[in-house]
Amino acid sequence: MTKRTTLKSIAEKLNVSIALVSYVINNKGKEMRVSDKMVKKIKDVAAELNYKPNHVAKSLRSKRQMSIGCIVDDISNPFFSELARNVEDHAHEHGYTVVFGSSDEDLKKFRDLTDFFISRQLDGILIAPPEGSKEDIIKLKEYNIPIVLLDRYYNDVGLNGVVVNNYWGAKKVVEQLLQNGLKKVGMISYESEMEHFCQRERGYVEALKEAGIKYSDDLIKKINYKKLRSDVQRAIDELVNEIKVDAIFFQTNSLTLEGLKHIVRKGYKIPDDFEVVAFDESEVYHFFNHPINYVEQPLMEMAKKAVSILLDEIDNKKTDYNIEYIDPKISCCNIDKQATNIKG
Amino acid sequence: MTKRTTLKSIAEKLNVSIALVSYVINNKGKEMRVSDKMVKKIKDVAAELNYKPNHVAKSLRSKRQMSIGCIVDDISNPFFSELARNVEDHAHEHGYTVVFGSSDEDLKKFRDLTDFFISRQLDGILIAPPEGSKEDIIKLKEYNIPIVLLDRYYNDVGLNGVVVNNYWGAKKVVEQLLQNGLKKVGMISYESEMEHFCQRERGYVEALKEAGIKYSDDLIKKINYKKLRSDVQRAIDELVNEIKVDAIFFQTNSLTLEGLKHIVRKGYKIPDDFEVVAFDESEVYHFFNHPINYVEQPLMEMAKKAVSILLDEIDNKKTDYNIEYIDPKISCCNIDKQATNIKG
DNA sequence: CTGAAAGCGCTTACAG
DNA sequence: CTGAAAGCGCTTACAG
Repeated sequence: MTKRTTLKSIAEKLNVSIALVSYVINNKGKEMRVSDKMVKKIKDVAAELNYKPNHVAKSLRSKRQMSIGCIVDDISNPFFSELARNVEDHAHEHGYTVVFGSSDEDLKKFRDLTDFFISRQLDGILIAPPEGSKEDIIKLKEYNIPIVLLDRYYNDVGLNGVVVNNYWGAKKVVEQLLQNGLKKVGMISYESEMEHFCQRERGYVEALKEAGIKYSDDLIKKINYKKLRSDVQRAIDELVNEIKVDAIFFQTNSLTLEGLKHIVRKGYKIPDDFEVVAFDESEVYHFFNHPINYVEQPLMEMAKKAVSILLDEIDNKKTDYNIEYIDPKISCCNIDKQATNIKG
Repeated sequence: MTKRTTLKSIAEKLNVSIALVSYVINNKGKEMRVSDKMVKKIKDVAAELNYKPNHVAKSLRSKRQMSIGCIVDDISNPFFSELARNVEDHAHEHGYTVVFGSSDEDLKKFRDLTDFFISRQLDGILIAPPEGSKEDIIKLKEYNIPIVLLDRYYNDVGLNGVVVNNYWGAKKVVEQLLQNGLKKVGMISYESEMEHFCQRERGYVEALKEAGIKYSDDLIKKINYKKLRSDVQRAIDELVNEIKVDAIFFQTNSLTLEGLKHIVRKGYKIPDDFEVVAFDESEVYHFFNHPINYVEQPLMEMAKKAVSILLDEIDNKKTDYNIEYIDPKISCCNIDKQATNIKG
């Protein structure tokens, strides 16, 4: 195990001070008026010895990690892995790396992750807060670590947030159904208090209301995510056979996926038996002959905005707090065309 | 901006030395024979001040980060995001965090990531090496950082690796086709020199050979991944209409996805027009009435093994190098059943 | 039972 | 143009 090259080893080899080497390596040679030959000598030796700065020492000194944390629900869910990818790209553009963690909607895991991020002195954290984490988030603020909430948010916590306008998206996609003459629209959604999910229900209810359609509670079927498969199957069967809906609005990508599987399995015909719309996109829409309308979340825009707000907080450029609402797109996808954007 | 609690602030508050606080916080109170009252006093103040250790300082001193890096092709590809999730889980079990990076098969990005990981003094790196990175990987070894290759590997680089037995998986899944009486099997694969991809071609060719079926080069259609869509469309049309194959074997999940889209779009019927088998799984298989056989990569096992080998290297418990081949499963999936395992 | 001191690798005022 | 020195927050032999 040979030791890694340090500033000291370069300095010793050249019989100069560590400080001098530090200046040159950090390209402060000019302003410190280091002689050109010295600059060259030091750079040559650094290259020859394959010097890589020890970032740990650097950040202990500078208090800057150039790293941010990002807590998502589950990195293997396509929504979050796409989001993560965009976060990664934008952070890298600014010289920051991202450490990801999956909370699995588990408060214990969530706390472990935040503790971990605090310990590592990360410069800031992007958080998609799990259900019931409001108190934790408020406590986190005591550490004065910059935080931006992403995808989900809590009101009155005094934090910046970047979220999709869930209400607007849900309302629009349901309105389209109604404009096409459908009357009885059911919804399948998670049993969850999470604000971004509730907004989707509100958008749906409001669309019905504005169209003068009677809404009743049995139109929304609640799914327990631990019984995802069986609950979704029952919900669809009830909506179709008992309530006799014209259309079903799925609240999330996981509900839609499970729902579409059941629809194909049972031989329900879209759109003959009923129409389907969904929040979020999925590759599987491409396998239906009938186009499926869905609410497309602008992941790149969300990631970009969240990262840049976080970096502004880190640089103390942003001191006020607010929620950025991003309007989703209503898109349409089927096998014949690439997903096409109907309304921006 | 209030300062965060440090050992020093606790020590000052109690008028004791920093060393003493350090011992207590690290639960070395017993072996250092610190008095019980002192332990309690220190722990109380630490809790009251909400002390979180500064991991950066700790690791500068201890040379241990308790973090590993993981370079994948693209974290938003389902194969890698699932793999990443499993890596994350197993690393966390052992108290390690994981920093992910996507190389996009781009050598420049790959080098940036490795430089980055070296700088951060990560304890080890899990790498799915991109095409053409062999020299880079060899150079990496100079830094004496533990490395385990994952999913893909290079021979003769003197590194541990965990890979699926691609040859075996491809051979088996094609053999099943042949056993079912199909004779003319085409393959769609990437133009790539990557060993794990080549193995899949070899397995396919070998299966044909052993069954006494004549193989000719025009049975394998090569896809340029920058022209994924159009190349795949043309390849399928040629195999079906000109070569008149009975079946198509897709080499990767992305090829399969694109291929299945084209199949549905063009109205080809599976299995009437031809049969389809694939390497890797996908949610979309659930949307076909006819069951699709595929090679299932045991991601959890791969991740677990790779992480534990890496941790052994980090602890100097492992000093010899070899490649672990993991046999994939041949599975079958369609709408009616959950994926079922046909052969283990 | 507790403390003083060195050192991890780096940066940065300050001095000359 | 270059160097000596302090300090980031922590750990750990060593001394008493």
